[in-house]
Amino acid sequence: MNISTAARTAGLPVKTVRYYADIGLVSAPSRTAAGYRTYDAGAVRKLAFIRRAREFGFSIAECRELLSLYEDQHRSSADVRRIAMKRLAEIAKKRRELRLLHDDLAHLVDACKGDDRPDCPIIDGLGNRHGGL
Amino acid sequence: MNISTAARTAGLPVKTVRYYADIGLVSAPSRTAAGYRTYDAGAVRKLAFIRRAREFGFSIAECRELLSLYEDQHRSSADVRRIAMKRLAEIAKKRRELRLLHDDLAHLVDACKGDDRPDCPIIDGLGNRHGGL
DNA sequence: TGTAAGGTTTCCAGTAACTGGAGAGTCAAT
DNA sequence: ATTGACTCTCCAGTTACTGGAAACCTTACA
Repeated sequence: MNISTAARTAGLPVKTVRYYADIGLVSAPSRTAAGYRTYDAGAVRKLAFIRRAREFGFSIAECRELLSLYEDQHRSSADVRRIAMKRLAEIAKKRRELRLLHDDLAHLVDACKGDDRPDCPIIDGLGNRHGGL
Repeated sequence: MNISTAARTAGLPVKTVRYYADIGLVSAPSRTAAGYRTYDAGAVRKLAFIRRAREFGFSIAECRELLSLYEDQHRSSADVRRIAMKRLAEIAKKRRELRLLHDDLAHLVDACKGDDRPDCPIIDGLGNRHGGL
């Protein structure tokens, strides 16, 4: 499997697939005689794992940590659970924030009629709401 | 008002406040005789506006755009609305994704009992679920 | 008045996680 | 044979900061 097929299958840009091997997040793939990288299902599976973990909010460093657990059968699943739990709390927090932002922006857009008034409430809202200032 | 007070009031790190002036996102603040930056309520308000816009998912470039609208009374509020609407759709999308990730990770954490089994379902879940592969 | 703590300055370097582009080689099909 | 798509390496740039060093300023306290 060539890099573009592997990348597409894993749901990642080609550049990113190369990058992950460059930084040693995944092991360097084997090459054809011409020097093309080749990927098997296992490699793609690992890339997809990383993509998903990244989408879950895991940093590359944490992906590395998870992959080491993934590869070292001696590590306990409690380790993984602890890491995931921490992430979970962060995701929940981000969700709450995002909901607030969404509701607020929606409200402001709603109030801003889209006409040519120069005193758009979106701008005032961004500046004033939520007690920053 | 010194930079740390301004930064605290606006809800930004000091470094970031300096940075925003460095890149010309806000105008350079006036200085004391000793060279200390001084901020007034207007400057802080603008910084808070930027912080909030950033939290709303606006990039620095978009903040610049919004600030220009903010400062140029001749621009129509429809412009601002158009920009904000686009952002709103993106936030909604992000929220949906985040909810999926949250539910999924929660489910996996729940299934992973935290004992020492080496076959933690979190890892299989990250690798397998959601049809990436 | 001395001094110690803490705030501020500039500058330069580094971070995360890619992303873009040049220039050259390779493969598949017409 | 040549076109077009794909791949290679390498290096540079991106975004939005963040960290650290070395020096200067301010304030409080003894």
